Amino acid sequence: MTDNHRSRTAERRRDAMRRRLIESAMPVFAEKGVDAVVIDDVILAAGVSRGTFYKYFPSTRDLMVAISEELGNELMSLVESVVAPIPDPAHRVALGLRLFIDTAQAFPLFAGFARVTGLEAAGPTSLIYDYLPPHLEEGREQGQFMDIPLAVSLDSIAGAVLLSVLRQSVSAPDTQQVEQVVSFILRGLGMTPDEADRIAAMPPLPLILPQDSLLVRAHRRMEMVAARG
Amino acid sequence: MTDNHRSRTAERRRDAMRRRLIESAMPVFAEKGVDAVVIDDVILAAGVSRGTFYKYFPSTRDLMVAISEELGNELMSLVESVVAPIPDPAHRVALGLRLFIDTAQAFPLFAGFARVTGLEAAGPTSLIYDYLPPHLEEGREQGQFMDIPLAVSLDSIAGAVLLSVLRQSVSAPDTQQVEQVVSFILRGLGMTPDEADRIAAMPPLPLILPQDSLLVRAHRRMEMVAARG
Amino acid sequence: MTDNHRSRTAERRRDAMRRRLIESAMPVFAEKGVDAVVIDDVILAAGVSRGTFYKYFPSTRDLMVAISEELGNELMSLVESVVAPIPDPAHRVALGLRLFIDTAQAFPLFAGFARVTGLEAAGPTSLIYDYLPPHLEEGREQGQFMDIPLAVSLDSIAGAVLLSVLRQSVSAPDTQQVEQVVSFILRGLGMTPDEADRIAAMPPLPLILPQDSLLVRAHRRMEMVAARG
Amino acid sequence: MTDNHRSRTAERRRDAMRRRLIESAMPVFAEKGVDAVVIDDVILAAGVSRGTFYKYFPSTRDLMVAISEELGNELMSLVESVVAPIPDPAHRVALGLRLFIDTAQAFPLFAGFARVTGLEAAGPTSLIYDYLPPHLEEGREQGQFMDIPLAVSLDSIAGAVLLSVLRQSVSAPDTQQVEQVVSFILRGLGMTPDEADRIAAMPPLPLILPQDSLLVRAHRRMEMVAARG
DNA sequence: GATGAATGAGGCTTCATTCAT
DNA sequence: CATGAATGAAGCCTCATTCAT
Repeated sequence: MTDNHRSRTAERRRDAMRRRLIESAMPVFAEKGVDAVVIDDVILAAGVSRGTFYKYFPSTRDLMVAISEELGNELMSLVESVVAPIPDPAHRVALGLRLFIDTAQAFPLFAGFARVTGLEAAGPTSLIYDYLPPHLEEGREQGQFMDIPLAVSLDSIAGAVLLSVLRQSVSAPDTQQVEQVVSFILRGLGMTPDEADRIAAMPPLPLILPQDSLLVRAHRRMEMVAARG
Repeated sequence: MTDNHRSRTAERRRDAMRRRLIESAMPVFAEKGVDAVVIDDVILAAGVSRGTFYKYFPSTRDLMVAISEELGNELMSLVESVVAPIPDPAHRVALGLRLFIDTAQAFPLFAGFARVTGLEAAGPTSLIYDYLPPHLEEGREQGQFMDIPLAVSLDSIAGAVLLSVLRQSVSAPDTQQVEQVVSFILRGLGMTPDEADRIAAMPPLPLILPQDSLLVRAHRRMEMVAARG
Repeated sequence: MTDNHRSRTAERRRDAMRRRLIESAMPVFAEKGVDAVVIDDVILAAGVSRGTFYKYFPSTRDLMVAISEELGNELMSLVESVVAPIPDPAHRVALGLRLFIDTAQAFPLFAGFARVTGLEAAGPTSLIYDYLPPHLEEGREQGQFMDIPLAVSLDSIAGAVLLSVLRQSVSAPDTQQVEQVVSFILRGLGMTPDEADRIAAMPPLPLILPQDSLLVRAHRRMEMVAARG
Repeated sequence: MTDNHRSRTAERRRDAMRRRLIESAMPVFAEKGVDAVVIDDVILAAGVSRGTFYKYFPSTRDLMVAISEELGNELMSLVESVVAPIPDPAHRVALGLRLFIDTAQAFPLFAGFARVTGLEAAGPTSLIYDYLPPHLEEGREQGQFMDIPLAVSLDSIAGAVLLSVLRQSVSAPDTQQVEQVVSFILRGLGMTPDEADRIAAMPPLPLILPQDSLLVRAHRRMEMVAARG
């Protein structure tokens, strides 16, 4: 019982340290770019020692990958839980993409991270490749989407979304444009311009990020630093 | 006259050295990735001294930018010269994109370079932003394309093309897919699925790269090294 | 009485832990070399925590010294107890050296440890300096050995034995050679070649290492690890 | 011609830097011990930059090996050239060993280096293994030495000489002892005590180290530093 | 009393940049 | 004018040691 308690305590501490590194490193990556981040940046941001960093991650790149995964999983399940109840596949896809792009708008941290992560395999954009296929398939079965190779749809959608997110990260957010990109995608998938516009313009359900989500915590932490520094 | 001749000779030598650095560095970037290339790699590949390198470029990143520009300009004017005579804007755009993607397929060097350059501002993909607007505008005037914000069209097209090119660089080339991507884009621009498919499937004019183009010379140089090494 | 018992138990536990560290560290030193061994190696091999290690030894080098001493004392008393009854000093010296070298042959662990310990003051070779003098003196008194400075005899003998042991640790053991080395030493001490050869070739008494000797236990432990790993 | 001259100049400079590193590092190794020397010690002693060190040696251990080899070769050829004219093999061997040990006495630097190099394969002692065999063989042919395995002779001689040199490096030099060690060795090789003593006691030819020998230069450099520091 | 997470000094290595030849 | 030896700042990584649990 004592041992059990002790080891559980230890594990909780380990988890806390891991989260701390991840949360505090995310703004660093978003600002400096993946390849410019050095270990000193990370340990300074997290307020830990060099040795501690190496206990948890073998390199800054591994930390970046961990952040990507964590972020991807988090967003994926959040978006999924919001859009899952929507019966219409096209509407579901449209809303999912909008939520994704809107989140990028709301959290420059996310857009920045996506930008520097760029085309890395594990980048947060890649969640599109994991999340979309069943919805596209369902839309095709119901005759809303044309029958095109999955790779083509995914590349086209991911590319359009990625560049759109990047644009949001440099210029002022523009709801119009987001709707238009989604509409472009729906047309590309085979819908008529009218349908596409109508569905892309439907009022979005709000995406509520929990207070202890990585994105929120990293955002808060960044603002704390900004306020102090 | 003597001075004139001397300086002209000097200038020709400078140009030759510059080309030599650019041509021999391109495969290096394509293989190692932008951030992994160090000056030693470049001067080894070009067979010049450290000092000489600095005479021409202040850093490897500047060299990378120079390659991007050279490559972009070269492809841009080649593609333009091929498609310019085509009277129909939609056909012109479709063929231009296909030529672009096909070239990436034919020259893994190009796809590799695009991949490592990634989303860098000066990447070769960016030429799409320079080259497409007038054609899109003309298509819109003739009622082939819908009236959507330029930024939306360009992001969507560039994103789809970029990811498509990257896919080519890792998996086997697939003509089917290229046509489908172009068709997706044409639909996104507002064409009906039938028109889009028909235009995307039209037989492409061949793109003839001159023997002294950067891409061809770099390719040859790379193969020479591979054969020797 | 209770206190007495408690403290005796504690002491027994302390001794057990000390032996455990020593036994499990010996193969580590033999394999990696004195200066390459880090605390992690030791605590991994012994299966104890960092803190525990520091309870017993202030550094790996101290542990190495402890092993040397333990090993030296153990061998010294074993060899002494075997050769003590031999009335003839020359025979006694010859047999003692042969037992020493033979043990090194039989236990690569010993040769390995001697090799990495090298010329460190506390190396196991040094036991020669402690053990030989009275026997050499007795031999001199009986006219078997010449009257040479002790330092000269000891250096020459220790040097020859040391290099001989090291040779055994890298090439196949060779009984012939061991006898020849001992014969060389006896001649160096002043015996005639005939006498030297005769004495060096006398059948050795066997050296029985007790099952709980450091060398045997370390050897077993090492084989257990090798079998598992 | 110009290129030829330039490259020859460059090569001379490279050689000079290599010598500088070797000469200035030797005292450092002799004092601190092989495993204690860090790159900072070396570059401080040589007055060069970190980067320069790495241009010439991949690690301090490699530098140590280079010193060993250089020193071994130098002494080997010097001793050989002095003893080569001696017609009698036993005398030749005896004098060679004495010159070797005497040099160690005269240059604490040498003894110190030998001590820390210890039993490393490439240590300066190893030159005995290269240099002695033909002389031993010749002595055996002429009936001066017994017929014993080469490995046995070499190990015994090298061991005795090595420990003798180390003794010199810690206690006051003692000509008597040197002669006695050589005499011990000659007896071990099969000579009678009388012959052995006579030959070992013969007046030694002097060994003149050239002013630009590694040992002399390193010695001077060390004294310069000592005088300044 | 044992544990192992955290620390940070200390050493290693690379590589952009300069400059004498 | 080209060369490449030399530089040293800037990163990386390990590991002995401490100490809260």
